Amino acid sequence: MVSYTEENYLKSLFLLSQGSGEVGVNELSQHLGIKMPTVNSMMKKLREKKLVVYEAYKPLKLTARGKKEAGLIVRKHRLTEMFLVDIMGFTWDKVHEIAEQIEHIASPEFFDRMDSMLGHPTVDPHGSPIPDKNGNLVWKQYRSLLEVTAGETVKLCAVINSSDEFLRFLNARNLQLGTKIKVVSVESFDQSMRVSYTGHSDEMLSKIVCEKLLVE
Amino acid sequence: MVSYTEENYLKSLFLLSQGSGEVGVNELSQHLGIKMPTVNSMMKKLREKKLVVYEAYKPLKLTARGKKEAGLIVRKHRLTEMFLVDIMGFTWDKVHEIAEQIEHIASPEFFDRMDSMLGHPTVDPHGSPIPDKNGNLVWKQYRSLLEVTAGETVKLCAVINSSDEFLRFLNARNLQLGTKIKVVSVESFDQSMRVSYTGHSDEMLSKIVCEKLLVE
DNA sequence: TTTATTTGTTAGATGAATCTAACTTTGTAG
DNA sequence: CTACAAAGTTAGATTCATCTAACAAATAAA
Ligand SMILES: [Mn+2]
Ligand SMILES: [Mn+2]
Ligand SMILES: [Mn+2]
Ligand SMILES: [Mn+2]
Repeated sequence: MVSYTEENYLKSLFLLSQGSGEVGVNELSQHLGIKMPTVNSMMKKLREKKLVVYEAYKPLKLTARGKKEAGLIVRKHRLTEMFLVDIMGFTWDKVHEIAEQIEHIASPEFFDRMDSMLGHPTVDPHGSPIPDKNGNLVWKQYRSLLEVTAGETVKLCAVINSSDEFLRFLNARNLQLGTKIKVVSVESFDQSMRVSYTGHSDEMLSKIVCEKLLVE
Repeated sequence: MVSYTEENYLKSLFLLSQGSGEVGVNELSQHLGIKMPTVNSMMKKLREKKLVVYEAYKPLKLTARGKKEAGLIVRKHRLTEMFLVDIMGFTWDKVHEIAEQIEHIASPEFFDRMDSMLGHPTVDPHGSPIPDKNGNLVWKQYRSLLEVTAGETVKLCAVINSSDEFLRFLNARNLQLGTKIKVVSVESFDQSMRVSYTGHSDEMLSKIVCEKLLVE
């Protein structure tokens, strides 16, 4: 059995492992908002449970079992977010906190039902992929908007940061998944971009913003 | 703040208080499947939090605040059950366990949404009333089927016991909420009843079963 | 009205998840 | 190649929720 708490550790480790290869105790500690010694003990416990490969001073790694468990939690999280938006009418900036709790519900049927009501979605409301029923996850290789050159038109497919603040920033500018964005010009000085898209007047987007927008 | 665990104690106390007036530590302990000394300490803690009135050897009572908290948890439980059946297509014998977990989700909007999607229902899939937004609950005064005399026709409005077993017993006989039941005859020896209703051949129902069926 | 049974309480232990303080290892900047 | 900073570990304490064993009070039976 994996406890509620352990599930959160596994999930964080899983998500941190996606991006930057190596994950350390400190990084995990920051991400969870839990002090390092606590994380340390938990890693020992998860090692006993054969969910994590842990050796003192070495980077942390999930075992195959750990990866599957974690992937399935992420699956529940993202299915939930999709359900909250598509079925229950929430906006994409209000779903994360609720999903953070519902991802721990023990009931395969519950999530299977969500999955089929949603027509087996492959991405969540922020464009992040939903792991399959074995917990496997694959990111499509999107480009960051930063890499797009002036004159190109691309489609917004995902956002990297799903904080309420960032999502509300996008809401305010009527930028949503699927929006076709034309890069009008790029300011070489600070890499900010002037973009145009239907349903809104032209916008200036800072580098910080652009690098968080994934497009194709 | 009321913890997950505390919520379950409050809810049990609330539900036990509905029926038989007096609730003791032993009864609560049985209902929760938790040993008496543990319940004892918890009562002391809930007393400190002003949710329970507790004096050694005296019966347990919720304070007004405790009653409201508990009522709101029951509300979340029953709204969830209704949501699972009406929106997600579960059958009434599969929803309790899931609701037992979801009732602890902290998100008023989540349950408000359920409530409005369901059109502000007043009863759950087992016919139990859903407390209002202040946690107030009122049972309609139904009769038990046991009190119905031969010849009368009544409508099944609620079931007292919502165990999977009992619900599957009713499923097997095609008995559901709303079914119009005609009492054909009553066996005075053991108070079993012969009943008839559309969609099924006549059935013999034991006293044990009849007393759990609420009708009007 | 004694005695036995049920109910309730106290005391003390355990395991999970957390923390702070102190120490150690690793890696980097002079 | 030291020395300092960052990252990681150990030790020990705390809080919550649980248990068992032993004792006490209230109730029901004899
Ligand atoms: Mn999320
Ligand atoms: Mn979570
Ligand atoms: Mn229920
Ligand atoms: Mn519960």
